[in-house]
Amino acid sequence: MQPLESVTFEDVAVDFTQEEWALLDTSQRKLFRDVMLENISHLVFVGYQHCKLDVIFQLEQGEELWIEGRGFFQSHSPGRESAFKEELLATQHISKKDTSTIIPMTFHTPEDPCECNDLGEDFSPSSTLSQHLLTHTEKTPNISKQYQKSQSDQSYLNPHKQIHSRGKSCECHLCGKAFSNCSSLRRHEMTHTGEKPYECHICGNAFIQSSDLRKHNLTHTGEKPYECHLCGKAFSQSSNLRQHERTHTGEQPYECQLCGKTFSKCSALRRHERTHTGEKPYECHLCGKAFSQCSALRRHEGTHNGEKIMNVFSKYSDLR
DNA sequence: GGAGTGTAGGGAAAAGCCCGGG
DNA sequence: CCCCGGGCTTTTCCCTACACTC
Repeated sequence: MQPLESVTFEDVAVDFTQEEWALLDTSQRKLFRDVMLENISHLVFVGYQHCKLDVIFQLEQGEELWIEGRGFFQSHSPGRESAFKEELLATQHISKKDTSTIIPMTFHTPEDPCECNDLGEDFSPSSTLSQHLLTHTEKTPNISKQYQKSQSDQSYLNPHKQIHSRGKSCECHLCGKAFSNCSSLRRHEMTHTGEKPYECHICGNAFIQSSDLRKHNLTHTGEKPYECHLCGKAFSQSSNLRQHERTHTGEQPYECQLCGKTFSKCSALRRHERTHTGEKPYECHLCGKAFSQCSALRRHEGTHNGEKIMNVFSKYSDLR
């Protein structure tokens, strides 16, 4: 297997000039902060030990990031000059370390700025996402004096983990997630161990829960027990029916944080978000042109097929 | 006008995971 | 404590329609 490409912080960082910063409106500045927090969370995740929690703290507090005479990166650790940037750049090549000891986490995205998937809870700008990150990394970061001062007690070490455990007695020793009973914990632990005791005798697919296997079996039998009372359409899973029902009700619970456009399903929102990010993950292997949607690529590839057919025709006519 | 492309609506299938009740 | 059903969330793939540009 090929080693992963090294990534530098500069690859993902944007350093605005004062003029550029002034041109940004509130939402754009907020997006910038979110993206910076996202990037820093990635650094923490890959094991970067010198995570500047004071920087994170400042980002979370929404403090002014630009100071006259200095760029953004130089500005937010007064007295430490450009220590932040230097230290981040010092990492230069942040190759993916051995992450076997690092607990997998769901990254916080700009669209879902500061949400903990475990509880679905939001971290307000004034809360401590930085603390929350620690609960996932289990690492002891190089905490700045400034930050330590603001966290004079030791509660910063794992406050969010305590929240997870509140009122719950069984805690996963791998990810810290807590459950109200230990059988739930045991089942959850299978997601870490890969243990899947329920196997489909038809296709060999295995599942953690018997109910998942039953659900899967419906794909073999073709049974669709969930029927839309409005149009009669049937579905194998209730959630798929619910998804379908939104086409009748017009419900659009997924909102783009950047433009406010709403969507009936999560995947449509994700797809839409690529129009903001410019992400084009689908690339034509013939001409290299990239597309934001798989179907757009397919359609495009059809134009190459047309070219091929034309080439065949022209060759044929040459032979005559 | 037609080809190509960007974008979005929606269907279908499937899997992962958690919760609560029996 | 375990089993089970139900529910929520997410992902992937697909087809299609409409608007726009060249």
